Amino acid sequence: MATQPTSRADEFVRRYWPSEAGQPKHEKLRQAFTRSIMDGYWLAGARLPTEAELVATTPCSLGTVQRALRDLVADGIIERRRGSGSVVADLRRPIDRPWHMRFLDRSKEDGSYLPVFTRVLERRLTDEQGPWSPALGQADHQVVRIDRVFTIADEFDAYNVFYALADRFPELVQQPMAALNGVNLKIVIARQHHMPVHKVRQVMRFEVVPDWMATFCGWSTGATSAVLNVVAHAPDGGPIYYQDFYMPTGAGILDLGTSTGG
Amino acid sequence: MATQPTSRADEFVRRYWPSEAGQPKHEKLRQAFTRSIMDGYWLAGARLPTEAELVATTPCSLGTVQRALRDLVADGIIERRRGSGSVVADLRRPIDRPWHMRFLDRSKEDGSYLPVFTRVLERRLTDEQGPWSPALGQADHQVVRIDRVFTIADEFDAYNVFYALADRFPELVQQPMAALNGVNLKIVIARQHHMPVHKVRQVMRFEVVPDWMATFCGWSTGATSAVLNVVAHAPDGGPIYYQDFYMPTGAGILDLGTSTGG
DNA sequence: TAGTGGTCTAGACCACATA
DNA sequence: ATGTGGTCTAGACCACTAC
Repeated sequence: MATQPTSRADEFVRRYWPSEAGQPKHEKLRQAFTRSIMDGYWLAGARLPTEAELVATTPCSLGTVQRALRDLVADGIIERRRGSGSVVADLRRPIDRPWHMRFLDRSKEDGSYLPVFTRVLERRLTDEQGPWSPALGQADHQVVRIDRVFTIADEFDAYNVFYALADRFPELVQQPMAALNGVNLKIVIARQHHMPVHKVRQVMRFEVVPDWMATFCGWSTGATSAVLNVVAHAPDGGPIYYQDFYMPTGAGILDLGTSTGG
Repeated sequence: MATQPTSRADEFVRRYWPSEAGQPKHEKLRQAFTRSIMDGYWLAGARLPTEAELVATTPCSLGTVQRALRDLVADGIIERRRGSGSVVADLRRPIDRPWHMRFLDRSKEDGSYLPVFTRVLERRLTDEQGPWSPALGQADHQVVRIDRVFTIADEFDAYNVFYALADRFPELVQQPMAALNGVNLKIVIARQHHMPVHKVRQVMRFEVVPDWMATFCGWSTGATSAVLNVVAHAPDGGPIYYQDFYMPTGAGILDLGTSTGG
């Protein structure tokens, strides 16, 4: 073993090893990594301690360490490669599903998607309550509401309303609005939390949209719109965002993703 | 250990232990259970061999057996309870997501669903090709097409077209049509294959439906309908069914389920 | 060649369920 | 009281990567 590569692992264990009892060691180690990664203690792509270092610095044996690390791989939080080591999963490579507002390209057979452009219209801080409040656990906190327009393949527009807790996602509030144009807010959030979006609940309803939205998006006023509602959660179960996507009922083929679960 | 409870485990191992090399033991044991359950060798609710029996009848040690069984739990294929044993996950208790055509009850806050009644209209065998063909791997096989009407809370109707490979699901062909009324085809199939539906790809599009469908379902002719397309796969990756659900754009709040995946 | 993760073992002790 | 799964250990050997 090299001179002092264990010191970082030592500090990690001192800072993040849970004190609560009644929990298996492999679960404690998993939580320690989950929390430390969310804190930014380990950044995306960072090399994690080796199994041997963890055996030395935690009260776990090799089998227990391996089980915890295997579970973290299943969570999509870390990646491991035999011979090279364990690293924090890199969210900068945004092959990140789920991705909302993906419309299939009818003119191609290969399942490719229509190009999407986003533009931020408005950003507002509010403590107004609404259907997003229970989903986000708003209580008396403020939420950021971001209104956007999605232009799909220059063919039609979709309107989006995004809600998230303001104090939990200061980046969304502090960044200049222009910086949010054309970006995927899911990735902004994933970077800030150093965590991927994990669970996504989707619900679809149909609504007659207000005239201002219809005219804004070039839909006929009084028309019924399909509304896709999405609530996303982090791996630790905490809510991340609540979004409504309004799209015309003449829209294309919307990919709703793949769900697994027997 | 009791008199001869191992004999069943013995036979299981003789029949299902994979011969191919180059695969870890825990994976071999997992596959042996997956295949045997799909064959109906173990029925839903059946009690599986204990860890100790598997240690005795397989070339695996306890740790390896436990890992395989833990992975099967994660797959949703078996259930384990400390003190009582391991059993095949019971698909007869249909708390089985994903469940299509679930509309939330607006009048309640608890997220309960509107009651759904189904009626089979027609069942047809055909070797016609269509968008379902690549999804099902139809080639020159026949498919069963089942047309159904879903009545949601006596409020509105949705139309459903169901496709599956005829030779793979003979039950759907042989059963009297009346026997398919009011049943969840997903469960019929799950029982036959002794396997839960595992992965579900959902896609939504909008279409002007033919007049006969509109009048049949009590929609205004020429109206645009939302169409939810669903393709389901088994845990082994094989396709199970292809369905289109046509619903009026005045419909309620459709639950599209929860997807997990970073 | 040295270090890494992947697999596997033969034990051990414990918590829980059933009888 | 017995049997079950859940956790954990201290080793072992191997496959792969990087140097």
